[in-house]
Amino acid sequence: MARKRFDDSSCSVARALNEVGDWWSLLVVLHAMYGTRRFVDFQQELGIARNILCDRLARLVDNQVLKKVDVGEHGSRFEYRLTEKGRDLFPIVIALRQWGDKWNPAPDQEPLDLRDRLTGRTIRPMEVQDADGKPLTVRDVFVPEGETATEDRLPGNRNKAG
Amino acid sequence: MARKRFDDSSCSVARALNEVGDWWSLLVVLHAMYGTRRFVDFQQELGIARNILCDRLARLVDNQVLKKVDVGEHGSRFEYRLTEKGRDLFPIVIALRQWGDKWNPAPDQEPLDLRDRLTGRTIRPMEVQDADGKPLTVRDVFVPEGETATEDRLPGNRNKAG
DNA sequence: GAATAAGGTTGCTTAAAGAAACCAGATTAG
DNA sequence: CTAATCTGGTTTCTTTAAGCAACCTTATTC
Repeated sequence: MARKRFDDSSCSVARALNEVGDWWSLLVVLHAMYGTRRFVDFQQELGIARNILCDRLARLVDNQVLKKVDVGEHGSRFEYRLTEKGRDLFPIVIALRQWGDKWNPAPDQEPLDLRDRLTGRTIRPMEVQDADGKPLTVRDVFVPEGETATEDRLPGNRNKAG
Repeated sequence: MARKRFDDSSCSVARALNEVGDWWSLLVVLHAMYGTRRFVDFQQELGIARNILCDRLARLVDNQVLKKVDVGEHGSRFEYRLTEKGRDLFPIVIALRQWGDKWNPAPDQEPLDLRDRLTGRTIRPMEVQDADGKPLTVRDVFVPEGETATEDRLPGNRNKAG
């Protein structure tokens, strides 16, 4: 497969994808948000090959998305917990989930109804917002100095792989 | 590689990742948002192998994230444009970008400064919000009926690969 | 009318994903 | 106190996809 790595890329999206942009990493993070913490539980819930899970967990720990915590008195019992960096993937996971629910709804499953614990009210759809909270589309937006946005565009750097 | 597909998965995150969860697809979408529309431009900007680009574009068209438009009078000149479904990935791309800027800032690059065209003001960080726009973390949130949220958890279905 | 550009396709090589077996240290069951 | 089991892996092998480069066809340009 010879997958490319973009550690050096000047594009932050490429750098983000480098850490959580493969098939399994984000699903591992998702399940960590669901509460999963143990190797075997990830393995069973995800149906992932054990060697691949090892690799993904190690990489997520390396990238400080998860931390490996030794529970159990004499070692040999570990938990993988989200770090702040990992928890900060929450908006991405939710945005993905809402996108999936909206555009590929499962016939037998109602969409995610996630609620605020305090008020009990449903969360709102993720959206890009201006400073006042007004929703913005890709067409409403531009990058200062020089480049300007036109229809369906979002100007950014034009470097390779970014 | 024998990558798994999750078309049948009951998890909408897995279904979303099925469409845009590989290395290249989301970068293609990102560049489409940057304004790229032509095969050769994607190829050069991304540095992607041409057969892989073919495959990804075809899949994105199949999944109705992009549409292939025949421009040029006698055929043989095409553009790939975002559909509404594709444009709807905007929050995901921005969330990824902000996460990358926050946690893996490039030393030589200032973070994305995306602005509202009308007001000229910088967009706000993506966040999960309650109905009133109050920001919520993974700990502030629960799923109704039965399951409840505890620290670092986000309850959801416990199905395989979900 | 030859050269170049656009948009691919084909064939080969390399590397990663998947499956299953194996393994060692801790815990529990009998 | 020994055997079975659980946990968290590692190893080996096979399959499949990514990367590369060459090639190909249909416009358009020179």
